[in-house]
Amino acid sequence: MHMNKPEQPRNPDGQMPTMADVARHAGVSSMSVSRALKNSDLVSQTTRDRIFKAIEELGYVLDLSAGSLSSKRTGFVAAIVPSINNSNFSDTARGITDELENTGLQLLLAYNDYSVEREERLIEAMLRRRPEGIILTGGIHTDRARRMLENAGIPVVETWDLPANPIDQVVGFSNADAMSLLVRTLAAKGYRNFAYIGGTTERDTRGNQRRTGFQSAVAGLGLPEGRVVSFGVPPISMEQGAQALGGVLSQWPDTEVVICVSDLSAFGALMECQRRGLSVPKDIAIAGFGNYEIAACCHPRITSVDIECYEIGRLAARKLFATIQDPDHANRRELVLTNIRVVEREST
Amino acid sequence: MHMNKPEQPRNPDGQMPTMADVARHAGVSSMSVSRALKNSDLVSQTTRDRIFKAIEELGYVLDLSAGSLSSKRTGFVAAIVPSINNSNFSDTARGITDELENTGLQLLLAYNDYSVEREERLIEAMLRRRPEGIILTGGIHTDRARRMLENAGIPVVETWDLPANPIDQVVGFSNADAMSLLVRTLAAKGYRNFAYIGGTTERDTRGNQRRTGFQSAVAGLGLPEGRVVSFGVPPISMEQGAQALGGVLSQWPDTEVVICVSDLSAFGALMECQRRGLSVPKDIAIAGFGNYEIAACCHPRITSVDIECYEIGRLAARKLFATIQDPDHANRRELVLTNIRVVEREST
DNA sequence: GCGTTTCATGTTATCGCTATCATTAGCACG
DNA sequence: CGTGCTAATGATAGCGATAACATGAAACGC
Repeated sequence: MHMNKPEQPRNPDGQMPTMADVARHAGVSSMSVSRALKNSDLVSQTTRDRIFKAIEELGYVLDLSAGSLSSKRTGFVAAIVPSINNSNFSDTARGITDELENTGLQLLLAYNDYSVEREERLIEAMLRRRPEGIILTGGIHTDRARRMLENAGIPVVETWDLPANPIDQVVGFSNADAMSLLVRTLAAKGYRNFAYIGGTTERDTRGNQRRTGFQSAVAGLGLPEGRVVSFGVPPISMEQGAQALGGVLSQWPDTEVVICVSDLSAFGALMECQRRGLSVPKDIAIAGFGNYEIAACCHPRITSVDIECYEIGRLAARKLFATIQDPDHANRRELVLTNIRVVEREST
Repeated sequence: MHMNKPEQPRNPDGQMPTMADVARHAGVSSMSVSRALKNSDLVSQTTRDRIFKAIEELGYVLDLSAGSLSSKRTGFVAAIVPSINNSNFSDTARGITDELENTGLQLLLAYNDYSVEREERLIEAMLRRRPEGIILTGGIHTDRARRMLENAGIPVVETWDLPANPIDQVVGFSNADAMSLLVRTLAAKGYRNFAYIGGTTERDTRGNQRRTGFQSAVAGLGLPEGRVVSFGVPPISMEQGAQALGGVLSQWPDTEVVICVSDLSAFGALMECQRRGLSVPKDIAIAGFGNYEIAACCHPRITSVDIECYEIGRLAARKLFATIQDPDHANRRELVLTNIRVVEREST
């Protein structure tokens, strides 16, 4: 059985109470209420107390959207990530949120399913909310999206990549270099026959850059040509990694090490090895990318590349906030390169 | 080297262009611009074309926050989940977003780190944006949060739980019943010595309900008293699951089956078994909760309880949207019970 | 042909807040 | 005791859009 909804606070007109109602109730002007709510020190303690008592009694909640109209500050920051279900990206989103805490800025988060067309639509939808800054994943956007961003007059941070032609600010790393570093590290351990498992489509630009980095590193080291298995659209799941491992083994049985576009597919491949009775890394070695929790926790633990996803979020938000506060900030355009680090574990 | 930022579109005053600028440029009134942008069929094709040409030329982007002031509709829906990095909850968030697509409503998402105090602060921050509805996780809130929600005059959906005293609408399931179902399913297979691994604190209310469900089910079946290992604050990680397994084995070596508060800790426990050379399920059986991707993909695959997280999000958003459109909707208060289902796999 | 619709558009008045400037009171000081 | 200062508060005028109503023109019916 449900209770009846209690009476909501109403002003004499039957509307939700406004700041004017609070002001009247407290016997002050609405400017004083506004100041008190903003913690301005231009309100005396007695007045402030009276105001908060009135707020409490009326159940008043400040309306920011009304305020932002006149103050020209919405208090929003927008961010778009490829997927919210991938813990690498949700780590970045968490970094952004955490860094924004206590700045008075609120995050407007969206995901584009790895599609630049969806990104374009999201950018337009977000710009309509007049964010004070925007954080994007990757450096590839539609022409119209680019134009909208350039016109918006707000700082933009592109992350997770080093765009050839940045819109504004960048906090990221080279996916190709990171993958190349992984290949070189493994080659130094003596592996020679490399295979790569990654997504098919052109949608996942970071995945493609990793593949490119893989191939050029293998070629650069004079190793046998890298074998590449592509499949499915991102996000590449564990299950797809398992299937792709089968493809690798049937096409190139002499493969010594398999590198996967992410730890999730690497884990799927590892499990498939266990099902087939293959010993990792004795029969075949496996490495992933992204240093997900699972890579550090499974058995054997998986060699991966750590890319400080959370830190990317924090740095991007910090840079954005600094620019919002001081648009002419001297180091504004300085590119922030985040760390990449190969984490060697038992799987290789 | 960076390119210079191109000139941003400006109106004669040097400000970003407004609807009035567009109207002037197109030689119409701003009402016609407003109508054209809302796809109202009250604008002729020729006028519409002229307006969109002007919008294009000026690089104008509609300002929703200005519009919502007069229309009294912000186009926002708020949602709070415990964590954005837990794929169960991000599935729910994804379900909400997907369902909201094409409704013209945008999601304002936040996470409270399993803390009702943080939830209270977030609720206040979100209500200041005047969302048209709000979706919460769980049925336990601070008194002040409850009061604010009741006063807000918007539909509220509590999810992932069956609150004893719902604020408004509910889309959820009984965590205790779900866990109880799992215990009974396993007991039917012959297991008798049950242990439970879960979080310590009072923060994760759903985790606590699962533990309660575990204990009462074990007691109800007349089995040996359930052994409960508690540790750490949520989110309970894979690593913590591994450590807790050690605790179970050392305290109660005759344990036949270990049930974990989530698949993540179950996976950690499973890996710990492998490290110790224990065969699962022969030496010890393991079950989880939440049916994460990993449970279906690891080896052996883990028995779990599927709780349709994505569907919870979709249903909650659908219910919210229906109520927003028709606040007097007949079935408004009807409770939506989502499905729970035990997925038996090789680990038990 | 004239009243009556219907459609397309314009005019006006807010929406709830804050920027800005004005005002008042209190106080120190020579 | 008047001058100049500061602290606290108020009055006014928008911010940029939309709701509601008003208007004018074309279309329609008999």
